[in-house]
Amino acid sequence: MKVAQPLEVLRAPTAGAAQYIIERRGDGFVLRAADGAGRPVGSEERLGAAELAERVRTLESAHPRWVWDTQQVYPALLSAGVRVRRAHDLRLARAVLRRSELTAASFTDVPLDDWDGTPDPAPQAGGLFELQRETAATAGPVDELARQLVAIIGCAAPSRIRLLLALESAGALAAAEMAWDGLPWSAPEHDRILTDLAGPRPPDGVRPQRVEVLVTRIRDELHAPRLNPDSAPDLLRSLRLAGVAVESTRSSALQQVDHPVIAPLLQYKKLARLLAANGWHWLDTWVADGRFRPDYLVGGVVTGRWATRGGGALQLPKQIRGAVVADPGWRLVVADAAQLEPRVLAALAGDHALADAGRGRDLYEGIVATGAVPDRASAKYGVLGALYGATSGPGGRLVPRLSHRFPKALGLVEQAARTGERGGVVSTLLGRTAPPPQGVHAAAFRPGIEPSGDDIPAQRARSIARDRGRFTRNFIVQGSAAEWALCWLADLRTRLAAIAPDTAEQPHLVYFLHDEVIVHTPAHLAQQAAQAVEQAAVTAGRTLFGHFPIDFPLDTAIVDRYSDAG
DNA sequence: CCCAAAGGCCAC
DNA sequence: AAACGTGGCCTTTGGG
Repeated sequence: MKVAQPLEVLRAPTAGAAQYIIERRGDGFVLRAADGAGRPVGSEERLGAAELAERVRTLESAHPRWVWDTQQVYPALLSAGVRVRRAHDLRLARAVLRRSELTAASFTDVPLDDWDGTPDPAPQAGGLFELQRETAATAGPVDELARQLVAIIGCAAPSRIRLLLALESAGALAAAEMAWDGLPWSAPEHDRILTDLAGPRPPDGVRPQRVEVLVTRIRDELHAPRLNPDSAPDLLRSLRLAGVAVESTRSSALQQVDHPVIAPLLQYKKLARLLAANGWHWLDTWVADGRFRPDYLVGGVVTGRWATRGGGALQLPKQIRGAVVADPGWRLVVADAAQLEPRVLAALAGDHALADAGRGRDLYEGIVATGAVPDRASAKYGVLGALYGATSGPGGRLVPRLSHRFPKALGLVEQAARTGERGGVVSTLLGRTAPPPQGVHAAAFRPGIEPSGDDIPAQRARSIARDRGRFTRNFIVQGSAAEWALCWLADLRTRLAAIAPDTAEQPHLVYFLHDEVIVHTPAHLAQQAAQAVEQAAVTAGRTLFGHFPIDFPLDTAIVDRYSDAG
């Protein structure tokens, strides 16, 4: 792998110690300087939160690497107004290193301990890890760092793993900062959207007026005066009694049917879902002081994507994105990477034909232009079918035509699928490795699984193998795309910090969603922030794929509210 | 009472 | 419209 220009997160410090290790101990912190090999230099300092913040502020001028569990330490710094450039997150690094096929051997003899624990800063007692923790003595951060550095240096591709860990750690910094800053959220706008759709907010336990009207219409049409439309069994029974032949109460099934109840029922489902998931109660719970503060879990998804806990931050319905409003005098830069996953696949596979199709803006139109498929919709569903492992339906049927035109790209995902079907593991570009088959599923891949006794029946084993193949097929693409996105995020974060350094009002990240970012910026810096977003995307492409000619175009908009983008 | 599964739908 | 990948989270339901 070629690294065209070093990212800030990979640079050496300008002076002083290479890195500092910080550990939370009791109600204070312990800080130690260390050399490049992680060996402590000098003695440890015990510091309170305020002292720590001042020490870090001073030492940060040399751009050292901060070695810590970001969740445990960084919030105390953020609340004191201190931010840092680079980190090595020991907990996130442990998770990657233990799994990666490049480094796993260094950890097979290391029992599960606190460094493997749940990412939750306040884990509930009684869980699986809790039991295992009691038996495993956890090494301190100095020993853990040394072990991690040995594992990295000794592996077959240190630069890939080093980059992955630097990106993961930069993500941890960004996540903590975004949680601290919060996503600008207008409660009055949110309330207006809900009121326009459902009627004014009712007392608890009462349906909003528009919803009540819909429920009454549904009950009348079905002659079911006591029907609870939220109960799938109840609803299915009533539909059938009224002569509506459906297999389930899913909206997609209902849409196939012609009956006067369908229209109000579909409206009800849409509205009830919005109110349950992102209604007034959500607003009360998750929005305070004009900010929504989701709890991001960096690397919370097996593929390396982020997850969130509480608030459903990664599934904000488009209907309520109008409530995301920039502060007065500020703007939002909203950007998403167009067709990120197929572009990443093209570069991963070295498929020049697919890369060429993506030159310019729309990759799907580029595929149409090759003559492989007749229209954009076919290109899109064919490509998604190939990434997800569709075998039938309109998407699946298009795959062979794409295979013919883009043999390298399609061949790579096919190969990943076959590895998975055999029970093997696959890895992303930077070396994040998929977990092996677990539990009963592992048995499906052992030799001699023909049905006998309590073995898994052959048909079931084949089904498990196909599921696994679709997982590994998608893993290499989704996971490598997540690496591109992390690289984009990490580089953007440092670019934004450089736009108006040492001023009170700086452009800053407020949202990250797989292939999309939102920057909240003073209005007069919006153009510069948008430029940083574009430049970071170029850097991400070059960092991950060197000189391979692949474009990662963005759809970028400078807006007052999220819903005005795209 | 708590808890997990099922059905469903939101996002990418 | 697509049944085909990764998740979170809501309500209902039924078990202990």
